[in-house]
Amino acid sequence: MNLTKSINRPTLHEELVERLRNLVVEDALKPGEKVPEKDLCEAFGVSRTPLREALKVLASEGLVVLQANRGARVAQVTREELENTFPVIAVLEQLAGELACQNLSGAGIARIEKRHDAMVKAFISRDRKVYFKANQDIHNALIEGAQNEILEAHHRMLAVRVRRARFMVNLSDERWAQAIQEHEQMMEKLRDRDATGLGQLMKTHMMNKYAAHIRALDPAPGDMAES
Amino acid sequence: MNLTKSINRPTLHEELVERLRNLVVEDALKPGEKVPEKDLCEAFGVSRTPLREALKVLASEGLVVLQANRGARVAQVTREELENTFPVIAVLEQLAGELACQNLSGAGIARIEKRHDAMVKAFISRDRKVYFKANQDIHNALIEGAQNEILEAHHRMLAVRVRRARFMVNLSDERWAQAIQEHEQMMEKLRDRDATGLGQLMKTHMMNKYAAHIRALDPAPGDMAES
DNA sequence: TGACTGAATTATGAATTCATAATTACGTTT
DNA sequence: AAACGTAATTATGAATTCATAATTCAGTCA
Repeated sequence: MNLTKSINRPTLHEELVERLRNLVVEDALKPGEKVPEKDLCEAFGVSRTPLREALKVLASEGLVVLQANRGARVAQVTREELENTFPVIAVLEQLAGELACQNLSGAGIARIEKRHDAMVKAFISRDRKVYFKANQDIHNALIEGAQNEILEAHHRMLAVRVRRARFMVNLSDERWAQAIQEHEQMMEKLRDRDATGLGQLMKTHMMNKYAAHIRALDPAPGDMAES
Repeated sequence: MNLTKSINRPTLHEELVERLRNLVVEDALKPGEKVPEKDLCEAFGVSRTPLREALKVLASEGLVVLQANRGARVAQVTREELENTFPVIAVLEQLAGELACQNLSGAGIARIEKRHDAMVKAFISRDRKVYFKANQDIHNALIEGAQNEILEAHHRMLAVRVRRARFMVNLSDERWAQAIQEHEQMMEKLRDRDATGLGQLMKTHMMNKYAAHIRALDPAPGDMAES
């Protein structure tokens, strides 16, 4: 009788980590904004202790910046940070692709195929919202398919930080079409269980996404006003 | 006048994160052992509040496991975890190698060359302690040389967890010689600034290290007693 | 003797309190 | 009115307190 992880009433601070993380990711707390302990305590109906614990965790994830005696601010996603993050995500996805080819079951591949079809449909009808969701599902499924918790954890950490940039908003038609094409190729490799092939594609897919993003938010690097 | 990060009196909990992390990494707190809040508070002369904050952070780094109402235990490094960790470190090192070739200054390369020589000397005199130190320095220098903070942060996180396994203890003479040879090749690539070459080597170097480690601690996977 | 029950003890999670740093508001001076 | 200095207010870091879950230990009964 294995009762591992049976009852789990999540501890307060864990709950708070979750909820605060969501607030940050979903942009309810804007980058640079300071995080008002008191208000959040009232909002969540908890004391400062667990909330502060949660903030420490969020800080270690890089979602929040702590300044001694000045509390917490939502971390800014600087251009430099993005530039640094994408290559790392890219190699993690590469590895994920390789491992997924080796470790995914036939049923697992089929499930991804389904999601892929849904994504293509969303592309055809130009439904951005559904597209984004399906896209994310596919990437997550591939990461999961790698069956490597460490990889998954670190990928998630990085993905969260990037997602906050909400760069998909300005997805050009060209880039969109290209992305779909890349996904088609990825599915091919996955069906063939071509590990290195899928890895390669996933890496370049991510770097292309990055390039498009940079182009989109660009008014030339380096001339952002200090305010 | 740029006064960014001038005065920084580290906050108590940050200090504690540091010190506790060291205790775990240096094996003063053994895996599986429970972390006694009270004793540590007395030892450090602080109250439970900052110590517990620190534990939450360590938990999010995976060095410690929290069980609700049962406090913290030092995380076990399971075989599965190691198996999952090494490939991730490997691809991060690969990326680091590529970036280091592009971003390191001549002086930076020279510095690494020096450390490399020191390491070889330690190998010749079979001085394990000096060797390990030099080896770690080289890897760290290459990671730093990549000049990508995100990469560095995630690499450090993973390296810490692996280092705890202290697998270098049982380094066979064959593997040791092989490792030196691999490092020689790496230096060559670095001198030539052959980015993909160095990346490739660093990846396989890490995977070889892993293989040797597995061989060393192996009495066949899967038959570790539950105790 | 050995397994079970339940009280006593201890440890933990979370709220509260306290001391101090940071910020704001106000008054003074020029 | 603008700039400075000072007092009041607020927010933060950390210690303390409190309630409760977990553990230990003694006593009971089979």
